[in-house]
Amino acid sequence: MSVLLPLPLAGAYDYRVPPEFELEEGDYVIVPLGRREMVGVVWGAGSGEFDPKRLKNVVERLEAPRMPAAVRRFVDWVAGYSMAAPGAVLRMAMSVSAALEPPRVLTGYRLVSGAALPARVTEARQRVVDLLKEGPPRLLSELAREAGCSTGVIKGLVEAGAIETVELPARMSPPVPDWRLPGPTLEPAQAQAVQSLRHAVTKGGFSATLIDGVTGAGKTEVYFEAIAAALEAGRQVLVLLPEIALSAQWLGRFEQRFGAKPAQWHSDLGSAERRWTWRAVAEGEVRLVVGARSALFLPFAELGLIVVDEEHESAFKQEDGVIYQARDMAVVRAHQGQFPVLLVSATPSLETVQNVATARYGAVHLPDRHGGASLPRISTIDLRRHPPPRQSWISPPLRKALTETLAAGEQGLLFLNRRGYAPLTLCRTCGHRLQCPHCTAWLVEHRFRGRLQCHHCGYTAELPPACPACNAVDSFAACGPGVERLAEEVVALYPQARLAVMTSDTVFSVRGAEEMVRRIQAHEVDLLIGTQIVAKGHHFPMLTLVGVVDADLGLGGGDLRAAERTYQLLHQVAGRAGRAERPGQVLLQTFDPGHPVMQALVGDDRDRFLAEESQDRQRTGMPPFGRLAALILSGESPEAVDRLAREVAARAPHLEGVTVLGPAPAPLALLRGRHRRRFLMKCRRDQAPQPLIREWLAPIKLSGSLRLQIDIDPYSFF
DNA sequence: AGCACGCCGACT
DNA sequence: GTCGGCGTGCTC
Repeated sequence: MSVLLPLPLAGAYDYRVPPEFELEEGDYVIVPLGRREMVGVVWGAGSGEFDPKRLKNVVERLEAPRMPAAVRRFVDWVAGYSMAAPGAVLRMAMSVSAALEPPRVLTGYRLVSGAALPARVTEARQRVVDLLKEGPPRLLSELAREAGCSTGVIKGLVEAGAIETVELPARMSPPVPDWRLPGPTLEPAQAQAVQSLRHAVTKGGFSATLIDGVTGAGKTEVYFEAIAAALEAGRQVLVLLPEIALSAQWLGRFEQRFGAKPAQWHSDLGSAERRWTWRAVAEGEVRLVVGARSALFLPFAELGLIVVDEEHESAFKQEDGVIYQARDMAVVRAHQGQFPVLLVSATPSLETVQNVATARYGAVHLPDRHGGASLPRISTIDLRRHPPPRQSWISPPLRKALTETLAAGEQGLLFLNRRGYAPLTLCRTCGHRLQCPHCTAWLVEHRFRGRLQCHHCGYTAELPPACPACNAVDSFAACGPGVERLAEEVVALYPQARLAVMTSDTVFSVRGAEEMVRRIQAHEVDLLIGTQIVAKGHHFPMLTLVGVVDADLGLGGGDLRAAERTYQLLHQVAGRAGRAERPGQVLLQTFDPGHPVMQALVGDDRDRFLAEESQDRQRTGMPPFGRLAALILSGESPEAVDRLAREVAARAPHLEGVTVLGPAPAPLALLRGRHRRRFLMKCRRDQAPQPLIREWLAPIKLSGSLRLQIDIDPYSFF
């Protein structure tokens, strides 16, 4: 039989099956490979292409629910579409090989009931005891981590007779979301949407539906009812969120509706939890998972609904390893499994809007429940007419609005999507620019941490005492604003105001983010400065002014989705203002108030913006009206990369309706020490790029450190 | 992805 | 003379 291994090999390998095994497709097996043994999945009957005399025997069949046919089919499809090795995709679907081992016996720790505490109760000991009073018996390492002490403290308590060990059940049963709990009272529009979605779920069969409505229109409540219907029908449910780590609020809402926390799946899950979750999904014990894009590859046997929340978010695009768009793959998974998928957004992607326009997808539109009253007034500030003073970034009109907001005892937010102090530092004497040694990128000064940082590869360095080029001392000049520099300006303008800066440098953890949100909600902060992490749906009732410091920031560069993305981001940021009884105000500082993005925001005319954007894309044959694929060649030697690029260029296909651009230095021509060149292939919608690329690259041999990466439907143009 | 083989510099 | 650096290539 053929066995697919979780390795980037060209395909499945054939193995002989000893007569005592009865294997079926989807079974997990251990097979020899070279001189080691690995877990793989029985993928089909043998291909017969490999010399039968050289076949090795399958070693063992593992006791685990076999990988469902729907998942295997999906793995093959994703591999074919993304042009990745099937084994590389399989690896995502069995990311925890340990989950296949028989469950280990685990030792839990719990309080000895009725036992007196030891004479010496240290602070650490007290924390441990308190934790055990609250919760169930826990693993040693877990308990130590939660209590913030070493395992020694717990062992000490065992010694003292206050804690005993128990054998934990092999797996704890997961809390089950209860769809019987009463749902909320719905507005008529919501109720109507719920009815049609419930019907789609119970009827089964594929459908894709956009749930479209502004923040506050009740999209989540609506899809929660669809989830309830799927759970009621005995199906499993997957909810994909763009950044699970920032969605404590979502988890709270879920628990409120379904009386239990959902199972989670994301990259920074502990290994034990990963293993447990994976296994529980495979065994059907977990009925609902909320997760990041990789959760798509979990071994659901009874999946009956996928919800993609914030479907427009580019975080759904996986950019390394197997490159795929999770939102699009979710639609494929639903199609293959014949069940509904819901795409949810206040600012849907053009791809989705187009699919709705051509009736491939359905749509439900939810009107704003507050009759539009909660929408902030958005206006532009023309920076040509109202320039900020030299070396500052807040224009007089924005400053006036800020002053008024603070005087009224309300909160303001300044949005600037740029971390650090300044995006560029240069030498006033010789013009030398501080640059990353591994990337084509400036080093960004971070004064908080007192270091220079490359935002592309993580390189950091001290700010040199003198210019590395001309040795001039005290000659560095910061160019342009980052949030830290903006904070400096705000402190100078409003020394009394309580200021908070929220960026990925100041908020590292879920807990940190929650604490920051709490402080803002408790009005312990008057003025908030933030990058895009503040854009995510938190509700700040006292926040009535949003100032976008540089609304044009995302519009530069050759990114085909620049306008769309800027619109989505600024719309989301604008939504932070005035969501309670207080009307909000949003001011966009821009050099181009006439830009369609600014016009759409000011006029609250999303549909016209999308229509114009759509016409543009249609005219230029860009997605969703055409298809793109990017080839990125990279290597340590620029000469070798250029040589390869010339060879690739020489073999580029010449076909009606197919354009190949390149080779061009990729916008980050040097990234992490690798030189990069890129090709962009544009096809008509009815022409799949994959077969063309396969044929094109078949004769190309790679040697040395040279890499050739294929990105179907590229999003990032870096 | 591993793990071998293989071909050139610093050691006993 | 060997130990070992990691470049290249194979694994049913």
